[in-house]
Amino acid sequence: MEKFKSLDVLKQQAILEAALEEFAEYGYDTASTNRIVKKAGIGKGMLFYYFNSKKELFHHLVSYSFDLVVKEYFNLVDLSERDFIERFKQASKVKLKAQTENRHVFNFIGMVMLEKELELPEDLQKQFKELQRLGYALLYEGIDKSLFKQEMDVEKTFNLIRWAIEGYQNELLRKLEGQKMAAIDFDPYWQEFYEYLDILKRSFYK
Amino acid sequence: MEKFKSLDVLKQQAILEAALEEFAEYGYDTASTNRIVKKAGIGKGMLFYYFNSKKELFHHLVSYSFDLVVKEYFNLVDLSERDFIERFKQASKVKLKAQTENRHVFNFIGMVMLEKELELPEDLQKQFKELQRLGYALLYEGIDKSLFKQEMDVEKTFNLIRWAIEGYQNELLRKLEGQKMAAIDFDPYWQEFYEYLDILKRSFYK
Amino acid sequence: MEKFKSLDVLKQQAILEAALEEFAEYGYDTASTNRIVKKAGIGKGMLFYYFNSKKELFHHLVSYSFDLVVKEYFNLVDLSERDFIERFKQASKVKLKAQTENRHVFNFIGMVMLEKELELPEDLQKQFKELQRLGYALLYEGIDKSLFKQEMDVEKTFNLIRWAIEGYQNELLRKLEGQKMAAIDFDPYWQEFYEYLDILKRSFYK
Amino acid sequence: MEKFKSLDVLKQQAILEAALEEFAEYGYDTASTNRIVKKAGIGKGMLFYYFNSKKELFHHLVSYSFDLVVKEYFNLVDLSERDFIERFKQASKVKLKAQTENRHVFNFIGMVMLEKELELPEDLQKQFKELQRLGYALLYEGIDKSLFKQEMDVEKTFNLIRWAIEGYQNELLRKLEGQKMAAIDFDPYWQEFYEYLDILKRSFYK
DNA sequence: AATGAATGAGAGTTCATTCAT
DNA sequence: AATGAATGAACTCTCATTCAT
Repeated sequence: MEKFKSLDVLKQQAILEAALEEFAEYGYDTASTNRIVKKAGIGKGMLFYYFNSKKELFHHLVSYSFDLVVKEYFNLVDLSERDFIERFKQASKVKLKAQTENRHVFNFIGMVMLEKELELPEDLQKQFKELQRLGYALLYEGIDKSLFKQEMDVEKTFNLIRWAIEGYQNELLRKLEGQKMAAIDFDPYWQEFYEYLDILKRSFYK
Repeated sequence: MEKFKSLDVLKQQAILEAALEEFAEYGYDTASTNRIVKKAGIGKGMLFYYFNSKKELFHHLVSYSFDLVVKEYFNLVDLSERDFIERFKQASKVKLKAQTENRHVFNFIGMVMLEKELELPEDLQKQFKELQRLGYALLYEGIDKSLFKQEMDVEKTFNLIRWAIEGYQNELLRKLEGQKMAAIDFDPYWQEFYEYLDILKRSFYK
Repeated sequence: MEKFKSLDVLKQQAILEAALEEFAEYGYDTASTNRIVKKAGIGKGMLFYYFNSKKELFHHLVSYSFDLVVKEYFNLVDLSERDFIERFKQASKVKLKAQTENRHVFNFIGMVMLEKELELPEDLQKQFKELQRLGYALLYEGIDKSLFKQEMDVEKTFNLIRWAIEGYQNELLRKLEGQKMAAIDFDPYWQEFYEYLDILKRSFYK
Repeated sequence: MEKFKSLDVLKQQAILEAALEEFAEYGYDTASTNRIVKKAGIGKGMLFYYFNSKKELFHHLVSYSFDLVVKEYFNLVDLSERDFIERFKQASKVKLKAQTENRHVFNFIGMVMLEKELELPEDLQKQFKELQRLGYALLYEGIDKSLFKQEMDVEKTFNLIRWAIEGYQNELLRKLEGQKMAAIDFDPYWQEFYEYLDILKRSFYK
């Protein structure tokens, strides 16, 4: 791995991008190291010189992606915002930006979440738990519960709002799939998003 | 395909089950026709005699599964119920029953929805659109919109409720993953589900 | 393995010969399944269809060779001959015939004996022990010890005679290496061999 | 090669030892130049700078080992001893000492003798013939033939004795395989060896 | 109508050797 | 004089598909 890390950064990027894309598209088993080296423009042997095995390469990508999500997404969300829905709105903006700039990474993580037989090594399990913890904190830490209608179960309400918003985002992603992120005019979608948030506020808040 | 359909029905079933299970477990690429014929108890050549190729077999399974979902799920939902959330509650029960009785089919469809590179042929695309249309009707046709708070955009509200409920169901599925469906006591989950529905009603209805 | 055994016998032979030769020549690790299928004139996949893995193929060859040695060599030695050296003389004739007719098998066994890291499975270990036992019986069972000079340690004498004879045979083999067994006129060698045996008799017998 | 020879002697030694060990353990084909450079603590390129190819390195090792055998073994045997068996006894002691002090070299030579496809270049073939000649001289030169029983073919008798003794030594080596040479108490084996020699003397001498 | 033996492309991985630095 | 990154052929093994029987 140190061999890989002492490479020219641009070449590192090329390899990571190629591998992330391949794994995201095909899943672990069906991903082909042959296609990866071709996409990355390196010789067949080098991938194994850098990473020893397909599995190690994959694990490196997982770790790299988790780190990136924390740095480019989680850490940029302002936790001083105490309104749940406003927090979500803000997080969504940050997430979209990160996702646009790191499409392969986010696709890759999506694949990782869906694969069933993954069996990550312990250190990655730990890193994953930490990611989950941070994601939870991102949404729920320091939220002002007094904004919600008195009589409701706050945790359940949180969940419903979260599921509703995530549902919107997933449906949007599915609709936009295939289009170049960069070419999309997001303004109308933000508009629509805010309308949804407005309904949620008027329904769940006092 | 007519060759397949003129088979003994039990043998057809055996082959379909074996193939559905294999594809659901491994995804399209990684699924092995070798394992399918072994599970189905037929000779290697017959699979290709019936279906010509792995791809055609897969397409037949898609079509078969879509049909089954309509017959065993969509058609059993009572469309005379005009309360959106009650309709959803009822549909959820029907769906769970269908899912329990046709585990491989529903797993298979879940896999189909997630695979990215599928490129279904036109007739299946059409069948899929029809499935979506029916699913939409199932949820929205004949709903009494007057139950919702006057001032809200009803369609958006529908969506939010749908996403929230689907979010709950997905999270539950993920939690129960790996357990034998038959062995699960669903009562507490129904209880919890009703509580969520209750919050939704109190938030979105007049 | 049943797949292999239900093959046309000539094809079986071709595959066995090719594999025995390859392993004998290169040893386990360096032997190439690619070369084997080419020599045997079968398609790349078939070897693995028959034997599943290089290792299983190798184990089958070991078992096959051990069996053959017993049938074509050990079982043909007349154990009623009680004179040690005469027994050895007779065994040598049988062995040479077997060796000439099964060159690859004997070369293969020679390789097996020399490889260090083999780790045979238990059933083959057992078969090997049995082979050793039979080989020992072949030489020593029912031998008339009274032929030897009174004062000598009979077991040690046995060993010395055995080593001397084996030494002669090995040196002869090395000398004849590369020549077609079938084309060699063995008579002068038998003549020479008898002279050696004569010296041994006159030295060790009363 | 001159490049190699102008190296620091200690570094030369390190490389030779590493390479001898690797070839002795794995044989020519399976030996890995990667492992050799790692063991020797040099960069990958240097091995090929010094020796051009794996084959040339191997040939150098052969030549080096043959030389060492002559210097550390053959030259130390006292040729004034005219009793064949006593000469052998003495040579065995010298050999054991040389073997203990140059384990890798002797293991390497053992491997070389067993490999079938070696095809040494002409100069090494010549060196090998010379080695054989010296080995022969070591055993037979200046031997007092009058010690043997009159009527026997002396050369054949020599051979028989040599094979018998070598047979003993090989069997002993096989038995001791895997044990650390340094940790073995050789006294009982020398005792046993002398007993064998005693039988030989009483059988073949007047 | 049915079998499973046969094929060869492609999978992940290792290797001796070269060459820019 | 010295490094180790880079290459691509060859390795064992799996696969969908074909075809003689």
